[in-house]
Amino acid sequence: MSEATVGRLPVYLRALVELAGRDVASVSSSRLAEHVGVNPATLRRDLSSLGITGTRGIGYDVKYLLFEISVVLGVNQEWRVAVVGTGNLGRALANYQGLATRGFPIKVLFDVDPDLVGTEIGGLPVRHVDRLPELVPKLGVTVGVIATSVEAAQGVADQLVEAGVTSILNFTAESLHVPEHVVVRRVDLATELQILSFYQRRDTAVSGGAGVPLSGED
Amino acid sequence: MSEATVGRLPVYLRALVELAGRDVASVSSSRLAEHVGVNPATLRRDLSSLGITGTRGIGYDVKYLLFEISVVLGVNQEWRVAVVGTGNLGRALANYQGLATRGFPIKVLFDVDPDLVGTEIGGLPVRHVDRLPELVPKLGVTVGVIATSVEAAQGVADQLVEAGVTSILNFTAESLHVPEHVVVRRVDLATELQILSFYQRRDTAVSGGAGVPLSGED
DNA sequence: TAGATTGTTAATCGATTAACAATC
DNA sequence: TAGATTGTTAATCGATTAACAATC
Repeated sequence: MSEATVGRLPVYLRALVELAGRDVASVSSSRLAEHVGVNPATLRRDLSSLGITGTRGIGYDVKYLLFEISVVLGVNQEWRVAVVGTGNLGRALANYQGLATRGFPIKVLFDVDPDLVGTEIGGLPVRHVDRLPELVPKLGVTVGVIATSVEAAQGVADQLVEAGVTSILNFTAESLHVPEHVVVRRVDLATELQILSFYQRRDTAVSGGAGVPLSGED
Repeated sequence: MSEATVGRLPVYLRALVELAGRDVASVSSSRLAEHVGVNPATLRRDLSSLGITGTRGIGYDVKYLLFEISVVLGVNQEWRVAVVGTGNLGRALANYQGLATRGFPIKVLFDVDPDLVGTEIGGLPVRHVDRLPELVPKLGVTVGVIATSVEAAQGVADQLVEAGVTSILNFTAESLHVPEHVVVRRVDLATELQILSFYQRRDTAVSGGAGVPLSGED
């Protein structure tokens, strides 16, 4: 199954949740595809590659589709999350309800800052990162979210991996090096904006030259 | 130039900033490529497609490369940002210094909640979203960040577009519909985690049987 | 049966990369 | 000149999608 397919599954899932909520019983590939903005053939191929079948002449059963995709994505499973770094972003994540409701309950927060350690965010106490090796296995955490400074990111990743974490969501700009069996995804807000603005630049007439800016970065 | 190329530019940029910081004067495609984890031929093709040239037998001049990529990405330009929705995520964004330092200063915050309107976050007052049509053009905002509820997202997008915003970073799970000239990127944290956990499921022995998942693999 | 829609083949498109002539 | 490395051609790989036979 292609990486692109995997990326589309959550999108399909969301559309299906909505359809199920409206008590729509079945849906054609063209209707669903239009809803999520992909080509109908692509959608059918995606489903077919998951072994999910519809009914010719009819379409796909919404509930069945919803269930199957949920299973593939492991939505019914619980993935316990540790958030490392409780600056603004970490704090936002800790307070974000959307994670727990989608099967990613945050079980523990870590920081190095003595002013933060011991405080509570979203009902969870912030632990010192020194306790990471102890608490991560104990709490059954398998997903780590890194919301630290760029400088600390690789060290934290190493510790998480050492403690048994196998999935890492990296919010720093650092490219993390991890063993084969660990999966990393990076979400860098400034990078997203840079890409966004690149596409804008093509259209917009651009003002003049400003010298070399990036001496120091984030 | 391919979309994939654009996505790699910020990564190149970061590596170059580091090299420049270490006073490295020139770098070969193979060295830089290894540093960022891409194929050297891909890197050379990327640069070549931007009209950036190196010197045969020598490599690329780091400062020149840094400058050129900065120009392409518009890093020297200022992109004024409006954040709509000042819940936890919006609040985190408003406090996040990384955006302003990379050329994306947040100029205004919006919310509908009367309890939030009038409060200050990161030194900026929260405005009522009713004032969006007035304030966005006035402040020269061209980038909108949507950190509202899923339900409000499309309406906010419409308002932003109407007010002149041409780039939208969407933090909700909603697939936004916008006119051709508007660029949207979506960052959905739960989606990222779902994708992450999907890849983990493949390796991990999975508990409780729930139906046949991946009858067809590859 | 007639109409609709799947599942998949085959064509197409686009991106990656090995390989190498050009050239510093 | 000898060694190194670019810039690009051509091969390859993989993903998308039009098209249509299968079939509900």
